[in-house]
Amino acid sequence: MASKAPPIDKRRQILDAAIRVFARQGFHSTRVSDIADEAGVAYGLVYHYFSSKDEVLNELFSERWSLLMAAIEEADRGADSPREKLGAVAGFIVESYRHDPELMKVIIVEVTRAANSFGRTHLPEIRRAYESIARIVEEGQKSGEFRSDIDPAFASMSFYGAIEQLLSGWIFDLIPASDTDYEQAKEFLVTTICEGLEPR
Amino acid sequence: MASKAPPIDKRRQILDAAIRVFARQGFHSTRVSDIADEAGVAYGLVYHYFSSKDEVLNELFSERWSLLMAAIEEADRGADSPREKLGAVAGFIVESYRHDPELMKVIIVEVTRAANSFGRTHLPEIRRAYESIARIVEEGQKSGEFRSDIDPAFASMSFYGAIEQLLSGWIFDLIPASDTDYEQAKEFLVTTICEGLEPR
DNA sequence: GGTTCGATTGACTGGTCAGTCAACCAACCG
DNA sequence: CGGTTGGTTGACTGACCAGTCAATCGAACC
Repeated sequence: MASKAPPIDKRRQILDAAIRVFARQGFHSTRVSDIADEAGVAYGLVYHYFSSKDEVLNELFSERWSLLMAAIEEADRGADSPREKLGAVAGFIVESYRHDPELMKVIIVEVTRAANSFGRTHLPEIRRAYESIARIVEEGQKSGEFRSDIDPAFASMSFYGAIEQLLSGWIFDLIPASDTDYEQAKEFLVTTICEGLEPR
Repeated sequence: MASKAPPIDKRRQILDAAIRVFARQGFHSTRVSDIADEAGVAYGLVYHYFSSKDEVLNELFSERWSLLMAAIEEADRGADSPREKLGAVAGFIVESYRHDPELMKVIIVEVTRAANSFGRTHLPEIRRAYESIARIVEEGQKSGEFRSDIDPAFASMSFYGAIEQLLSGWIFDLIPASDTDYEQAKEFLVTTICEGLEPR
């Protein structure tokens, strides 16, 4: 079917340009022409590959979120203890940010934390991630490795909320972001949720 | 000076209408005429009291955020243990949501979690809240009531992130929201951050 | 009953942009 | 070559809406 792929994938080029522009200016204040310019492509071509400006963001989100979902499931299958599983989830998200901060900024700022406007469409997908994390907690409770007097759904929200807040802190320069900070963050996230602030 | 206050405060009327409309449609998709209609007031009057649509949201945010800051400081002075202090902070925010969910929805969705577009202006104010919470944690560490191997700034982000994520869950119907849920949430928030998920 | 002045009205304008579309081009094919 | 197909171009349009402003209202005061 796709016997003749163009030498450069313009569609990809547009998506990558969109990441940069959305990250820089935010979704609402980027014009479609900004994306086209950044991609070095004619205005109309954006509409050849995508039906609307929204769909560009949709695509970026879906691409990334499916990876996250896969990572959570992988963590659930791969690791032994629930603590390790949570660690793997936190690790994956932190690494995602380290690897492509602009994309993660767009995902979080424009979709995940914009549940009122854009994120609304994706609420079911987002919810699924919370549920997967809750399932990990629940199993931990059944095996006795986690206490049973905290609602798993609640724990899941706390855990995910903490992660996202951290990323937001990095995104907006509220907390330092270096390689060691990333490593520490992964550890802290797990320690905090599992052991709490009070000494044992 | 203000010897003759109009029988009904139109300015307040506009602000209250804005809360409802912003909560319903989101800031970006509400027209100034929507606010005027909801307030039962002429279009132009909005501009008599506010210099722009942005300023309406500004005002709503500032009103509320200053209360939050006061509550945090009050908690810091009032309570004895750092645990109680965190409990008071969580309690205040949860109560704020219970008392006026629409306003809190607007604050969180349109400002706090919209750090890229609108919230950018208010980042310094928002940051101040994180810092106050971090200070509570720090004192707890000094007194030995909290462990010292977790960065206070990090703990603060985790705690606040968890709270906000919870509210988001209520706002978007991801988790149940009843009076008992609110009460439980306050407790869970403190227990989770202080004791962690693992049994003691 | 006239004057003043702030509150109130809503029609209008200017600018912005998402999305359309007709034309252009280049590769391949018969 | 002439023709077909699909990627590519960018000028144009229609809708939308924030913010302006000149006109009106009405209370208080002389």
